[in-house]
Amino acid sequence: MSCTQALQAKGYRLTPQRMMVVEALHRVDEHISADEIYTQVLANYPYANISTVYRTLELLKELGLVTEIALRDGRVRYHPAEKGHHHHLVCHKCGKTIDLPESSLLSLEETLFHDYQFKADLKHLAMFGLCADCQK
Amino acid sequence: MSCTQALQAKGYRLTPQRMMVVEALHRVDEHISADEIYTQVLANYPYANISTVYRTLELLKELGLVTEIALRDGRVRYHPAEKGHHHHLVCHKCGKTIDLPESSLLSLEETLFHDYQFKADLKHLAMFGLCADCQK
DNA sequence: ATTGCTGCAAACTGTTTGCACTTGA
DNA sequence: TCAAGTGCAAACAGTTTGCAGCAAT
Repeated sequence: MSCTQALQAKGYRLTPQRMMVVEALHRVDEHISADEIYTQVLANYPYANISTVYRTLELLKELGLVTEIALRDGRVRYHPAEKGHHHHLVCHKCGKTIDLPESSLLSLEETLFHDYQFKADLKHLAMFGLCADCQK
Repeated sequence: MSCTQALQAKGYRLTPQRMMVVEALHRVDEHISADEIYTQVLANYPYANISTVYRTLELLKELGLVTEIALRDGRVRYHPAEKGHHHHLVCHKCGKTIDLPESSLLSLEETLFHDYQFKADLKHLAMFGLCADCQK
């Protein structure tokens, strides 16, 4: 189900502005800032307003349709939620594993590249620790 | 060598304000925001100014004495640079390894805990990819 | 016809900067 | 002494919010 369909299904109105935000998010498949989305929306609807962009992103975030990450410079960026689960959190007490969207590590990859010019290939990484239940 | 000594050694002036920033950074050993540092400095020097805090953090950052990380909400936080190198970047072409301060993964740990209530134990993690030289 | 959504403007938060004054070395 | 450092105020960037009017259902 597409983002726009998901909005409609949940009873939210499918406005042109929302569609344009969703479209911008999907057009560039890297992570994108609110401002960059705004610029793209402006391109074909000059009356658009950045607060609408923020409100739409907030909504999509609540619905789990987009993910936000903070890059190393502290700027927040957005991208469509991934379906593929490529990483795992493994509880070293009960053995439970939690699947993690690939996007979770984008921010780390960016840091590593910036600080060390190292192009990390973080596909299918496993990280160990304690799951919520076993922390008690 | 302490932070304050390092400042002096490089020819920077050891002002009370700078000492207070350094002290605040070390008092709380978790990561701390510029504003929290400012609050602490204010406590024993009411004339302190937040721009001085930012300027001091900027200086300490340049000298490699503090590290900054962006948390998932986009706010930047600071902490004293670690000496221990607990993670490794391994180039899967030339085999070179780069040591990584433990602090590099603080931001990721915070994200995992926030999103999945998973307390990751990221000590001595190895990540693979391409080093700067091998990317050409 | 409603009520949710948008545009606008203004507020707010975190950070940076220009400038005159102060102070550590 | 005197350049480096500070305090102040103002600018700045990114984000949020109150409100009146508009439009998707």
